[in-house]
Amino acid sequence: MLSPDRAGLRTGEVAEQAGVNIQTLRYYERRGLLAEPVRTNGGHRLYPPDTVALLTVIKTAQRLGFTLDEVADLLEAGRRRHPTPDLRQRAVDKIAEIDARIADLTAIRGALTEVVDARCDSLTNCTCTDCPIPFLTIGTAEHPDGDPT
Amino acid sequence: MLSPDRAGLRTGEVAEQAGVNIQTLRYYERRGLLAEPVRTNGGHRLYPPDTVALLTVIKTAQRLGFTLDEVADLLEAGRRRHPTPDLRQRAVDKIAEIDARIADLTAIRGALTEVVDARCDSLTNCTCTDCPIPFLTIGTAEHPDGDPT
DNA sequence: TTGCATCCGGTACCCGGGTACAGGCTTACC
DNA sequence: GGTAAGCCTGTACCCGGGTACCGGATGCAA
Repeated sequence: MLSPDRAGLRTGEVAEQAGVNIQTLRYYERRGLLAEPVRTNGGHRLYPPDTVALLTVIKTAQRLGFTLDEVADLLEAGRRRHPTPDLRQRAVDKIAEIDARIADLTAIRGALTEVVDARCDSLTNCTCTDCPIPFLTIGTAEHPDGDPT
Repeated sequence: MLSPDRAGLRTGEVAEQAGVNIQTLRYYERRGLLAEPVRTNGGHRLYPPDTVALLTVIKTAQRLGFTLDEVADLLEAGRRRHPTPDLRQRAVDKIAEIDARIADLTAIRGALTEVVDARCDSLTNCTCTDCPIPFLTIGTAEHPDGDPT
């Protein structure tokens, strides 16, 4: 039946080589990121060797800021060829998202710097002169100009 | 007993004025962010009026990147005076965290830009010349030169 | 006093990305 | 053929920050 030399990789081998948990493999399978692999007669999974590379791709995409759903979509779109909104466009969108987050973090950083510079010593009863805390309204409320949902 | 004019604010009033859900108030109480308020004879909560301001402070601190546990700590440290690691130090630490996060996002942004510039069209079977995707190893693995943990 | 809005406590559920555990079967090596 | 390591399924749990729902009790005004 299954050739004795190298019929595929077993779960543990894939997990170890890719540096992920075994449970994660099955989780990805449920989520549609990994196709269901062939099985031995006894029901054990046998993965094609490029699964390790695929996992690397998934992890990279995650690092790029894509959610698992988005990665699943991208992989799916890659398999079937007819172009859904493609990778390039998604990357462009993701860059915009990232820019927004960076801007957000930068504003927060600025506010924190104010707190440090003013030598604030309490959130509620700060004794520093010109305490900035009451004025830290960064992103608190609905932006009046357009709702960036 | 409770003076008829204004013995305190009711849950719904606080929630509305602070722009949070009623459930959130009780959640914060469980988490130690809000002290247990006095009650009416019937058991309804009556909050001191400055609770609204306190909630604003909490929300601001959250926006500054503090977790609820950290906020609870900071508020607690503010109440009892003897100085635990103080707000200022925590703000400094938080700035470092944020800087790291920004650096991370910036690296990711760079990688995404490469993907866009190269006109990649697939995560796994990209047809573009000099496809950068196989080389996107940003933060993937243990850096060989020194481990910045 | 009645009626409706509000509030009560308790519990369960949501998101995203996994991880852990129990109890049983398969595979591999000697 | 024995035995240990590895794998199977299913289910439950973790994190953080809430949110939803339930049946019952209260508050308050008319």
